[in-house]
Amino acid sequence: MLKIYNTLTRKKETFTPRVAGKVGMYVCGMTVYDYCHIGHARVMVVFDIVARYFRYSSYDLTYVRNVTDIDDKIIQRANENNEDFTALTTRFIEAMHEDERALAVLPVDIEPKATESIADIIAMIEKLIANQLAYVGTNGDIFYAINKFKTYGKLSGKKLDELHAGERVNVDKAKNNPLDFVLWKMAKTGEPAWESPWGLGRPGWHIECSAMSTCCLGNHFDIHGGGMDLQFPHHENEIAQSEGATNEKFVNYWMHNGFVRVDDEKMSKSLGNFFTVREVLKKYRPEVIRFFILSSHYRSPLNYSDAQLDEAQTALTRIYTALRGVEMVNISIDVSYKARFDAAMDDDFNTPIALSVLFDIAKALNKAKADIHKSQPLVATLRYLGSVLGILQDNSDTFLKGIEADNDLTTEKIEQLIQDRIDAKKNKDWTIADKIRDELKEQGIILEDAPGNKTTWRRK
RNA sequence: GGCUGCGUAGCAAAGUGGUUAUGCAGUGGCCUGCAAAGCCAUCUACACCAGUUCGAUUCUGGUCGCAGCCUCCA
Repeated sequence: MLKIYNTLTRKKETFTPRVAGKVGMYVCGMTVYDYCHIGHARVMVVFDIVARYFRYSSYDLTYVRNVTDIDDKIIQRANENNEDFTALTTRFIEAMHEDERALAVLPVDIEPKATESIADIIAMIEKLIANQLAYVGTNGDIFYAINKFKTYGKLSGKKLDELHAGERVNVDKAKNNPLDFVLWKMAKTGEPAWESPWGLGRPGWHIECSAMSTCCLGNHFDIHGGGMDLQFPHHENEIAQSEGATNEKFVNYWMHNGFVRVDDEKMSKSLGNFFTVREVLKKYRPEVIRFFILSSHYRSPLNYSDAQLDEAQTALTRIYTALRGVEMVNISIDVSYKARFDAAMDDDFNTPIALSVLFDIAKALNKAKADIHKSQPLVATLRYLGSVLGILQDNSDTFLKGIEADNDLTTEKIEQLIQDRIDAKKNKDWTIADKIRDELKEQGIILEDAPGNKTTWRRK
C-alpha cells in the first residue's frame, strides 16, 4: 500500500486516488530563461521516479508539468540578449528537453505553457473577481485579497499576522494588503502583452499554475509537486486561487522535494553556486547523475560534490560488475526481492532502501554466477527493478568500458595489449604481464583476470 | 523574530522502542603467479541534557548547532 508524505498534513498518508486506479499529478516546471541546473535535474528525476512507480503499480497516470514561458526574468533576459522573448524561451525549452532525454527522464503527458493558457488564466481571474477575492489595485494591476481567503497559510503553516510582509523588500503601495499578490500585471511599453478585460497585460506567476493544473486535470486532483521553496508563497497562493475560484478542494497530496546543496548551502542562481546539467554531463554519465539523485531520499537535502558523484559511479560499477557475463534471457523474476523493493517504494518512495535491495541482489548474483539457473532470475530481477528507477538498462560491458578516451589508446589497442599479456602469462613472464597491466592502469584501464586465460577490462 | 525541517559510525545515506541497513573506505582471511573483481569475517554510530519505559539512537520536553521559507527560485 503506497504511502506519501503530504506537506499539507506533515504526515505520511496512505495514498487513495480520487478515482480508483487513476492518478492526476501536476508538478511545477521550470521558468525557461537559462539552462537547467542540478537542482532542476532533481525535480525532473524525482517526479520521473514517482511517475514510473505509479505506472509500474498499474495506475493510469496523467502527469502534467508546466513551462513558465513569460515572466520578469524572461523579459529581462530577452532584452539583454536583444531578442524576442519567444526565441529565448523556445531555445531553452529545447535545451530542457535535451537534458531530460539525457537523464532518461520520460516525457510528461501534458506540458502546458503559460503563454498558451492566457484564456484560462483570464477566466480564472474573472471568477476570483466575481467571488470578491480579487480587486483592481491603484496601479491597474489585479491583486488577490488574501485576507478574504479563510484558510490562507494552511500549507506552509504560516499565520497571516506572523507574516512580516515587506520586511526585506519594499511594500507595493498599489495593494490593499502588503501580502496580496498580483494576478494580472499591466504591461509597460515594449513588454509582451495580451488583451484582457482589464487592459493589455500579462499573468502573474501564481495564477498560471492554478489555471494550467485545473485545466489539464480538473478542479480537484490527486497530487501536486514541486521544490520545497515553492511551498510558500507559490503553492499557498495556488490553493487560494484555485479553491477561491472553484469552491472545490484543489489538491489531495502535496509533495515537495528537498534541495540540492553545495557546501551545505542551497544551489541557486543568486549564490552563483550552481552547476548546469550539461556541464556535469561532460564529466559524469547520465546514469551516474541519476543514481546520485536516487541515493538520498527525495525530501532530504542532497549535497552536490565530485566526491559524491564519484561514489555514485563506484556504486553503479559494483552492480554492473555483478551483471557482467550473465546477460539476461527472458525469465521470471525473483518475487521476494520485488516485494522488498515495492515495500521500500511504497514507503514514500524510499529510493535509498530500494537501491539497497538492488545491492543485495547484486551480492546474491555474485555468489550465484556459476549456476545459471540461480543467476538468471537475479539478473532479470535486477534489470526489471532497475527499470523502475530508470537505471541499469545499459549493457554491462558498455557501462564498464565507458567512453573511449580522447587519446590514442583505442579499444583495439587495449585489446591487443591484453592479448600480449595473455601470451606473456602463458610463458609465465610475469614481469611483462605486470608491466602491461600497470601501464594500462595508469591510463585508467583496470584489468581483471578470469579463469581460463580470460581477461576483462573496464575504465576506472 | 515567526514558520518548517534536520543533526546517525572515516565519508555518504536509510531505518528502528530490545535483533545485520546499504554503498565507499579500513582491518583479517579465502581466491589469484601477483593483482583486480568477488566471497567470508570484522572495527568505527545514533549532537547534548532531562523525562517516560523493564529497556530509547528511535517517544516527550529542553539546550546547542545547521539548513530552508517569510522577495524571485526546483
